[in-house]
Amino acid sequence: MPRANLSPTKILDRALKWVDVHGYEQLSMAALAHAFGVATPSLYKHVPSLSWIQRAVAEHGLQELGDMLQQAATGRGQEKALDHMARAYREYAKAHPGRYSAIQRAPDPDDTDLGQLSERVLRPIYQMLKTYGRMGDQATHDVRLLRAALHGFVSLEMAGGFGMPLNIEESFDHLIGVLDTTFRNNLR
Amino acid sequence: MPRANLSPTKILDRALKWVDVHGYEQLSMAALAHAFGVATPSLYKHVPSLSWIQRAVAEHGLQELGDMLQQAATGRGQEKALDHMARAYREYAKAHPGRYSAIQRAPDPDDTDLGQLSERVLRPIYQMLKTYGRMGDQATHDVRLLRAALHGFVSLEMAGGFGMPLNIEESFDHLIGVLDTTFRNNLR
DNA sequence: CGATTGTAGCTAATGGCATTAGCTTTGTCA
DNA sequence: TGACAAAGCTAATGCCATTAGCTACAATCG
Repeated sequence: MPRANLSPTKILDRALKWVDVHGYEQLSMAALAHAFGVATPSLYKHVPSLSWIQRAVAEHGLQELGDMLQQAATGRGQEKALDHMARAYREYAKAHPGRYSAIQRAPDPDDTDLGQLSERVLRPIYQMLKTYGRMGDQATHDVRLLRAALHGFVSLEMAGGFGMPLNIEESFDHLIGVLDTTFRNNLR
Repeated sequence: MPRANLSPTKILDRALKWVDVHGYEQLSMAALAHAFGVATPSLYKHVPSLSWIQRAVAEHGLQELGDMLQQAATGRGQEKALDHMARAYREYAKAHPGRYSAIQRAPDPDDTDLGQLSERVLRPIYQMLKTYGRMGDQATHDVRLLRAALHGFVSLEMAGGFGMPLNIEESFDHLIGVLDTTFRNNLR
């Protein structure tokens, strides 16, 4: 039979697509091997473990998300940066739900690489806040609020936690509006 | 050997304690059986499946969380209701991380019972918002913002997503302050 | 008080998963 | 063409959930 010609890259690529289609929790060595038409243990010739793949998916997702936010922050004029970044964040989670889920499961405190990638996600947010004149400790609290609001919204939405999908767009506009008003008028 | 005298209630109680100590993802029939000093299949004489236990844990958690919020909303004067509710929410998640995690995994749209329990969590929030004079569609958007911010904050905090734990209390105060200011001054 | 019977808990078995060991085949390069 | 490394395979281990079927205890009834 012909060889599958696997490689770490091909396996990761397939895993990235898989999680977005079938869900992060459905990712398994067995499922991936089946997708390649290959026996499960064959994957171990290219990749050390399932958790390695999971971490790689998380790393890739973090990288992509950071790039999206960076782009959204720099592209156009600063006045709409918050709006753009918030929407980019939500768009990414909707377009890549599996990768987004993967990001949420890797709180290994020893893993400094992932920590540094998280920094890359934070940097554009700090940049954006500076255009509102928010910096220092206040900016740190702002970043945490922003991350909490965005992550919470997206994760509740993905879990169907809002009940009927009615007006979810408006609710997100409202979220952005509240934060923008707060920052713009320098409240709190 | 003496009988363990199991029952659905005892199993659920043990599961509730277990998830808060060892983490929700560590919950398994094997672990529970071992905790009772009993063979794994014995549990099936009292309980139909692991997923039944997981759902029961989620239901219990939802009930408790709803009660906490209701209490926080009604107890004292209304002016501090948001503050009390937000802190009660976070306290619950910190005191019962396993139960809180369980709540986040049950997006079975067919499960109307859990949906109704979610309503019980929402009701005190709507009540509280009414004291700010926020109602109708705006209140719905507010509730979603509030849930997103609280859930996001708590879940990032639990995952260690904020990096150093420094000033997390202040950040939470900031979150509450921003929302309170927005509602109080009827911004947006 | 002893026989009956339901049931709690047991062991054995099945099937799915990740992972390891060790064999076989294939592609490449001298 | 022959040797060798890498790719893929099968077999095996050990974990899990779940099912089937056996055994022994405990409460009830004659």
